[in-house]
Amino acid sequence: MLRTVSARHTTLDYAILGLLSQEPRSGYALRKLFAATPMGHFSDSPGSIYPALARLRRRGLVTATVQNRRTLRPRQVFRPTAAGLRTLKVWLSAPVTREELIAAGSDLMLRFAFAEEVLGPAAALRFLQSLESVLAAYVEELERYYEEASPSMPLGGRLALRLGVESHRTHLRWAQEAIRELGRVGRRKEVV
Amino acid sequence: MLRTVSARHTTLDYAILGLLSQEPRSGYALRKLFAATPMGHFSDSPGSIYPALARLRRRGLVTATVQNRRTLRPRQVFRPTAAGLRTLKVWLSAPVTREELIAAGSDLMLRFAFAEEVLGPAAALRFLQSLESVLAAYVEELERYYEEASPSMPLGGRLALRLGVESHRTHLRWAQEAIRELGRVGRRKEVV
DNA sequence: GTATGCATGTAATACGTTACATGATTGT
DNA sequence: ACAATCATGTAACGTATTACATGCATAC
Repeated sequence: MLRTVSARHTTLDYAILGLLSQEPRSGYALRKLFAATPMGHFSDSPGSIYPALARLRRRGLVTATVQNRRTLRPRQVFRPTAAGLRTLKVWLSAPVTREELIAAGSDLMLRFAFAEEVLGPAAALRFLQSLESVLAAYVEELERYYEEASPSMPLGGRLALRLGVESHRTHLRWAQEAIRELGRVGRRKEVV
Repeated sequence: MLRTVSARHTTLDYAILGLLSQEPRSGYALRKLFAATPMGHFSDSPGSIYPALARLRRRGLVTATVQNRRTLRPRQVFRPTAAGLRTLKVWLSAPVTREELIAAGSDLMLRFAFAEEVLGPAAALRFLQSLESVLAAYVEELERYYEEASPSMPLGGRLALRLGVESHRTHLRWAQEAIRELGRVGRRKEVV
């Protein structure tokens, strides 16, 4: 029986495979990457990355070569195997489904919607104001990062980052428009 | 000692609390809601909802009143307790943080970025085309839902839904622009 | 000599997913 | 009579989060 390895992998697994396909890296290097770049947000905690690397190795998708044998804590550099690259490519080639699209769901909007309902327009307005200030700061941060990093990025990465900027800008515009709209409702209530 | 109940709750917990604050519902009613409306995507599977209701009850945030006592499978209707409403309001009142903002991270863009790098522009183009078609269909679906449902929605919900529509429209525009850009690169490679 | 960064990991816990399972009620 | 829908749950499994833990190298 041809033991089709159909283990399901997490997004973190694929993110790691992709990064290792660029160049071999250590677990620590991956942590730094997740901490420093606006990559879809993966936790940079050791409790997620080292177990992920361990299971990728178990599944034969990456190999580790040890450096600094002498010391007690050797540095391990990981690289994808042929099977690992194949797995990555299968994932990358699969067509987009509706489910995936929706999975990028918004936590914050849930809060906003209920805030207006449960706490009223004033609280919803406060929510939007804190959202707007965080968004404005983050958009600026992303734009700075884009200016600085995009020239040295591959086309795909650059485009993906641009969507990140665009999305947050849309979100920001929406927040400002929503603030105006809530303001109108508030005034109307005052007047009536 | 005043036992501050600082148990952390999941987004699903808060979603359920919010929905129960609108009106008392059964677990099954919640499942139907998650299945039918474009709510940030929560699983409609019993394996997530019933355990969530059970722990909310354990924590004293909801109570259950049983209907149809006679039958073997009674119907339980849940409603938030005073503590539950308080918990919900604390969550709704908290200011937005940078971390939350980023948590709405994009899975698909990771795939796209690596696809271009690992598989090349042709595969990235195929990815974008499948993305575009799914996006276009979903945007239309959302717009239909908006037209139909928004008149009977509270302002907060309506605004949140509008952001959903706007975001996906931005995403769609980006995909179309990215397709054009990848096309230019492809042609340039052919020519040179 | 002390703090910070490099570098690796484990343990406890809880949550979500998938699959399994039961049985009542309603419609055809 | 049969199918679909109502309605509720459990069990196995894997994974993420948090906190804990070790120890070297370098800079101040």
